[in-house]
Amino acid sequence: MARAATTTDAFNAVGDPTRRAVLNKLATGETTVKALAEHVNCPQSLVSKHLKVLREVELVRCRSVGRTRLYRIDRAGITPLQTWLTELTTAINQHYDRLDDYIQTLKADGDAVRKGEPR
Amino acid sequence: MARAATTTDAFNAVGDPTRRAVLNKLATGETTVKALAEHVNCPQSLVSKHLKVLREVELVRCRSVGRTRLYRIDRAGITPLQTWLTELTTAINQHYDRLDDYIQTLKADGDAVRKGEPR
DNA sequence: GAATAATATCCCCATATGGGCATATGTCAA
DNA sequence: TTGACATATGCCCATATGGGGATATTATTC
Repeated sequence: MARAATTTDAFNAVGDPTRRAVLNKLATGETTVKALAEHVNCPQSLVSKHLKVLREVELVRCRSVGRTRLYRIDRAGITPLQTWLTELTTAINQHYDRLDDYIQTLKADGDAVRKGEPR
Repeated sequence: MARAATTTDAFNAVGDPTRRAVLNKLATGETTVKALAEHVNCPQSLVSKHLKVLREVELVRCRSVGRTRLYRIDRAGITPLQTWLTELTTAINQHYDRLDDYIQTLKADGDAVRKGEPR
């Protein structure tokens, strides 16, 4: 075995900074590949690749207009992300106390100092 | 250049399915490495590595108890994820019409049928 | 049809990294 | 001190994949 193939889910797709930048740009409206490339400041061919990944994960969609392709956000693909995050935080709030974080921080600091651990 | 090093941000950390599983489990409370390994069904050594990644990104924290280590969620690390997602969807809602998705779907389907494209 | 523009692909490279395995490190109990 | 248990690390491998450059593909215009 080796590194697992992960580019098949939205979470991994969003893991790449460049792709997040692309999404941020697209969030402001339909855009051209060229425009995206300029905005993200990287070669067009690379942007096309990132767009392909985003398409496969359905975070993005596109339509042809002349010899141009207008890319846009596909809301459907974003839902899973929101859902997971929401459920995660819900579970957390349900199982962790409010003061927990604060207490843990103090505790961790104290321990670190006492034992000379790096923080 | 080559593949960019990305394991330095929470987004990438969450990109891995196993790590998400670990987070899901931890969301229900402090847990032992061993327990996590059993829950996620993968070797302890691997879980330790994933935990290390999650720690570096501050999605997780731990404290020693005897010869055991209790891992817990670190809420602070989750905030960036929520923030980005929220801002993204906010921007989208601000720039995309409600009917857009529906219209685009119809359009895409029609075009595909017309041109014999795969969908 | 030829030339040009916009994208997508293909090929190649470098490396990050998920996973497996053995071992080191640390802690507690007898 | 020795032994057992819990974790973390180091080493190695296989591969996914980000990035670069050139080329194929498709559409537009003259």
